[in-house]
This record gives sequence, structure tokens and C-alpha cells, in this order.
Amino acid sequence: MNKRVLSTKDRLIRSAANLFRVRGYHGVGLNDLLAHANAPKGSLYHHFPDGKPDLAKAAAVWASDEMLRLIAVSFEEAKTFEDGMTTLCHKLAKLFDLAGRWDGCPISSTLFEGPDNEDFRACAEQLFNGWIAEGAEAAERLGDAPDEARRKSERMFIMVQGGWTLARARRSSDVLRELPRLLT
Amino acid sequence: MNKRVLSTKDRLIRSAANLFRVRGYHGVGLNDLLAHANAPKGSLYHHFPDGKPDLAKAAAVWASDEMLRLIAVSFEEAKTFEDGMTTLCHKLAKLFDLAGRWDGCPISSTLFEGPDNEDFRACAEQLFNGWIAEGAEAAERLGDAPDEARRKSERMFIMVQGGWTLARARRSSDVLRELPRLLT
Amino acid sequence: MNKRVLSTKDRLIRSAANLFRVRGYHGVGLNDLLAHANAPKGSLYHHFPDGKPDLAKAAAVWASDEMLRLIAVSFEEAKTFEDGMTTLCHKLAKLFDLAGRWDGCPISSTLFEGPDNEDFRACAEQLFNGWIAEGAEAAERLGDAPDEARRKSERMFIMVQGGWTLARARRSSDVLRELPRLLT
Amino acid sequence: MNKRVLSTKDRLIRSAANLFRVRGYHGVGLNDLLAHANAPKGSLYHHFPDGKPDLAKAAAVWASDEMLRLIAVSFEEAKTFEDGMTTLCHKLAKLFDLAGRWDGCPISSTLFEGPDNEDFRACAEQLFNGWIAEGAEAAERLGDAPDEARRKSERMFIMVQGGWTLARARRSSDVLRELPRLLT
DNA sequence: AATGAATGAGTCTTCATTCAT
DNA sequence: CATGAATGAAGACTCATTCAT
Repeated sequence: MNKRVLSTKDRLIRSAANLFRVRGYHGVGLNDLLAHANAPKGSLYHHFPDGKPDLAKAAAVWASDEMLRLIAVSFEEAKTFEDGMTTLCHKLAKLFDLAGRWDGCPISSTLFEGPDNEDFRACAEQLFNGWIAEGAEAAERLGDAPDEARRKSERMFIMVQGGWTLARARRSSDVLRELPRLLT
Repeated sequence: MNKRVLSTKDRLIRSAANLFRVRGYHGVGLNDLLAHANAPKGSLYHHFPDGKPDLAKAAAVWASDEMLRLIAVSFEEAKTFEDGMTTLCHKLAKLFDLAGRWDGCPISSTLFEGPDNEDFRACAEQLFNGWIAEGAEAAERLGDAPDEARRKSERMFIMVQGGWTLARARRSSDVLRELPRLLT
Repeated sequence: MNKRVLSTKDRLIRSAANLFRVRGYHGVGLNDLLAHANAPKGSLYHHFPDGKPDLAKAAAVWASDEMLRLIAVSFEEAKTFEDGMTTLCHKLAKLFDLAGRWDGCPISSTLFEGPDNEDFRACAEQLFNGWIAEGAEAAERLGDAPDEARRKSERMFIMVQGGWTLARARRSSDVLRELPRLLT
Repeated sequence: MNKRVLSTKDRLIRSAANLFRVRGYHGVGLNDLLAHANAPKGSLYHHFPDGKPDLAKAAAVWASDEMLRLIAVSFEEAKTFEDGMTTLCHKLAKLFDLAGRWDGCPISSTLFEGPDNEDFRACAEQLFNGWIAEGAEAAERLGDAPDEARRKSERMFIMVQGGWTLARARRSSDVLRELPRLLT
């Protein structure tokens, strides 16, 4: 957890993930980024030869992995899918409050700017599919048939995404906590 | 509809709404904007003294009004709330395809990546509440009690938002069309 | 004294004189100027067809007239030239404090920017000569021969100008009050 | 002296000092400045992270050092304070003619028309105090008691400043040459 | 005589990136 | 492997001025 023991590259990735999530890809300058990561000026292009886009993808992957872990943990001891989703939403609400009630999906914020980047879009799709697969796996484990499992997981994904959006506008994590109840 | 007959101010607003929706607030430069609106350089600050943020808010309001109209039309002849939501989602899917399968919520794109601005967030909240109110009104008209109407409308809002996100990543409007089915 | 009863043109001149004296010719935009004078946007070019330079000259002339009056009053009841200069310096010190300890010669501030304006330089010379003539006249009235009168007046002018400069840097009107004592 | 062998930073400082002295802080655009220094656009903010104000302060310090040297040289072989002041005024007159009879105090021009900035004023005060201290030191060396030395130096400073102003308006260096004679 | 909308060249500044070391 | 100086295109914004009314 201590940033001091992380490599420059890892500090760069985490700073990028956190800053992009809040201010968006174009909203974060490399100067901010390097200062936030306490990284020397020229080091970015050493670790990420293609520059900002390269770093953004790495940050998105890292953030996505965090999310996968969060999903796994939430469903680990769940008795039903609804239980798991409730736990997940509460965890997301807590993180939302920690971030100053102003963050959202780390992937969207990082990869959805600019119309020309087919690369980014494909990357986002793949990462999102990973989240959905993780949820579907949990549903299957809890007894659902593959098709129903996937439907449930996709619905959860969509509601979480929509919930992030509304929570941001309302600056309130309650939106996230109420998500499971909206489905009953 | 012909842009030639619109005032400079209106052309500016529409260009801003369209460009921000696709590329995000920070992703659109004023040069792009002015060229797209065919407006002279100095005119932006004549019509919007506070500059880009001012224009962004006007663009968000305009886009929100369009969305309100879309909701109203979709529920106009609907027999049930589900009917209305289905119509709305199909309309949104069509628009999504028109925009090159790469757009999303015009409000989020415009106001969520802007300056770290309480003003923008409050504006987004107000506009989103307008959409939800419009949907709730339709639900009441179709027989729901106020509380249930509001719940349904908020759920629809959240699913549409989440749907936009997934549709963008998948570059497929099918996600939007399938939204109503996910709730059954 | 009440600005409300002054014509737009006069309000423009006084605002210009006051703003230029503190921030310099190029440091004051026409927007500031018009707002400060509470004058309608287009009115400047009605009253001053040649625009900003025109206004600046009018402002310099007005400020110079004020200074001439100040010199006249200071020497009116003076028994010696030194008396008069002392009174004048104390008056200037008071004005300096009123202006927030950050103003100086209204002519220099208004007419000394830009290397290309022969017009401005000639105007400044003429106005400064007026001040010196006014002082020389007082000296002659108090008994000095024409040559000595002019010498004394020119020295006073130079010390007042230099005093303004040092007072500005020190943000203290004391410099101005001490001027006469520096000559003994 | 050859500008070609100076570093970009030094060229920037000298160009700034020279241009500001003649046209004032707001009268010089960064484009002019960079062209005059033959420096690439982005380099200014590399060397002076705070931009124009930063450069202005550096230019003022450099110009002040030049003036200190000029004072030192003028009083080096002087037998009396009056001798030294006469030499100094003649040197300043020569420089005035070299600059096209249109320059003045490099500090005032640079720091008095800048942003409404307490920083600039404090900087100007400090530099001016340096000049006065240099003159006072010379006076002491030539036999004056500390108090009298300081008084003489401050008077010289004020007359030089006032002399610059009048010389500018008259476009004549004679004003500067006559300065010592005005005190007898 | 008087006005406010409209303009585009100009302002200062930040950007992502390259380079020599 | 690692760095900080250097860069020019682009960023948002302000300017003094013109013009139709």
C-alpha cells in the first residue's frame, strides 16, 4: 500500500488510474500526472514508449483488475446473487465517498475520450467483458444456468454503470447503495 | 434544421452539444468548435462571456431538452411503461447508430469531464432530475402510484445510462435495444 | 464631484486618467475602462473617434490640469518657494495615500508606453512644460529672477517625479513629504 | 557581448530587460520577446515556470546589476560625490541617446506596469534600495558621515529618476547631464 | 448623437512529445 | 536504464476596433 515502495512505473499507473477516473483522459496533463506520481520528467516515455495512450491503457487494465478483485470478494461468501450485488454496491459506495463523491467508472473516464481511437474502444470492451464474465461466473456458482447467469451479470454491470453516473451528478453514494433495491 | 438559418449563438450551442457528446469537454478545442459552428473567433465570448464552461452549460441544457422531448414522444402513445421504455430505447439506439456508434449521454460527456466545478455537477443533477421527473410523470399517467412511478423512472434512467456506456464499449446499439428485456 | 451628473465623455476621461495612472496605458483594457466609467459599449468611439490613444491624450490633459490647479493652490499663500513646494508635496502625499499607495505621475503612466508614438511624447513634453511654467511663475512672484525661477521649478518637477517613483516602490507617501528637506 | 554565445535563458533576460525598459511590461508581447531573443516558443516556460512575471523579475534584477556596476564605475575614481554623480549622469545620458532617446528606469518600466502585484513592488523596492546603498557607500568612502551619505545618495537617486522622466518627454539627454548643476 | 452586437488578430499559457546526455 | 532540458503546436481567452442600427 505504501507508495514509497512501489516502482516508478507502478506509481505512474496508479496515479494515472486515479486522476483519469476523476478528471478524464484529456482533463489530466502529463505534468500533473508526473508530479502526482512523484516521477522524474523524462521517465514516462521510458516506461511507456507510446506516451499517454500507452499509460492510459495500463491504468485501465490496473483499475479493471481492482474491480475484478472487488467483484470476487463481494460474491465470495454470498448466498445469492442478490446478496453479492448488494455487498458490491456497498463497497463501491464506500470507495465513492473516499474519492470525494466525484468519481465513476475508471474505464469510461480513461478510454472514452476521443472518437478516433479504435484501440481504446476495443480495450474497454475487453475489460468490461471481463467484469461481466466475473459476475456471470459467480451467478453460475450460485446456481444459475449459463444464459441466466450472463443476463443477471450484464444487468448488474449496466446498473452499476448507470448508478455511477447518477451518483456523480447527485454527489451521493446512496444511489449506489439503492441499486439492488431498484430491481425488486 | 438547416444550420444556415440558425443564429450564431444557436449554431454554437448545437455544435458544442454534438462535439462534447462524442469527444468530451476537454477533448474539444475551441478552434474545432468555432470551425464546426462556422462562427468567427471572437463571437464565442460575445455570446458566452464566461467562455467554454458557459457554452458547455448551454449545450447541456439544449441536449437535455432534446432528451425530454424524446422521452415525451416515446411515452405519448404507450399503453404501459414498458412499452414506452422500449420505444425510447429503440429511438436512442437509432441515434446511437447515426452518431457513428460512439456517443453516449450528452450531459455526462459535457459536464463530467469539465473543470472540477461544483457548478457543473449541480447543473448535471438538475438536468438528470428533469429526465427522471419526465419519466415518472409518464408512469403516473399510465397508472402507477407516485412512489412506484418514481422508482420505475429512476431505474429506467440508470439503465439507459449504463446501456450507453456498454453500447459505446461494444460499438453496438443492440445493448440499448435489449435494455427493457433485461428487466423481465 | 458626483460622477452621476457628469457627461459620459467626462466620466470616460476621469476613469481613464485614474486607471492609467495606476496600471499604465497598456495595463488597462477598454472593457475595464467602460465598466469603470459606467459607459455604454459603443460610446467610446463616438466621443473619441481615434479610440484609445485619443482618450489617453484627453485623460492626460485633464490630469495635467488638476496638477496645475494643485500647484497654483499650493503656492497661493506661500511666503517662499520652499513653503510652496512643501505644501505641494504634502498634498501629493495625501493623494498618494488615497490612491492606495500605488500611483505616480498620471502623464508618464498614460503617455510613456510604446516607442512609436511621437504624438504622445510631444503631448507629454508640452504638459510637463506647463507644470514647470506654473512653478516658475510662482517663483518669480516670490522674488526670483526668471532664470533662477525656472531652475528652481525644474528641480522641483524632477524631484517630484523621482519622489513618485520611489514612493511607489516603497509604498510610502513619506518619500514625497521628505522631498523639500532633501534640498537643504 | 555577442548574443550568439549567450544561453537561451540569458538572451531571454536581456531581451526582456531591453524591451520592457522602452515599451513597458504590458507593451511587450511574448511573441516580440521570443523573436527578439531568437528563442523557441516553448522555452520561456521551461526557464521561467511562472511565465512573464517571472521573466520580468529576472530582467529587472539583471538591469539593476548593470546599474550597480555603472554607479560603481562612476564613483571609482571620483574625488568628490559631486564628481561621481556628474560622471554617472553623463554615462546615463550616453545610454539614453543610444536607446533612441526613449528609455528610462529599467525597473520602473518593468515592475510598475506589471500585474497589480505586491511581489513586483517589493522587488522594485529592494532593487532601488540596492542602488541607494551603492551610492551611499561611495559617499562614505569620500568622507561623508553615514546619515549625510545616505541623504545624498537618496537625493541622487530621486533626481536621476525624475531626470529620466523629463528626458523622455523632451527626448533629450541634456536633462540628465544638467542634473548635477541643478543642485548647486 | 448614441449604441451594443460582432470580429479576428492578438494575449499568455499549457500541451504531449523529443532529444542529448 | 534513466533523466531533465528543450520544443512548437495548440490551448483558452482578451483585445481594440468596426458596423448596422
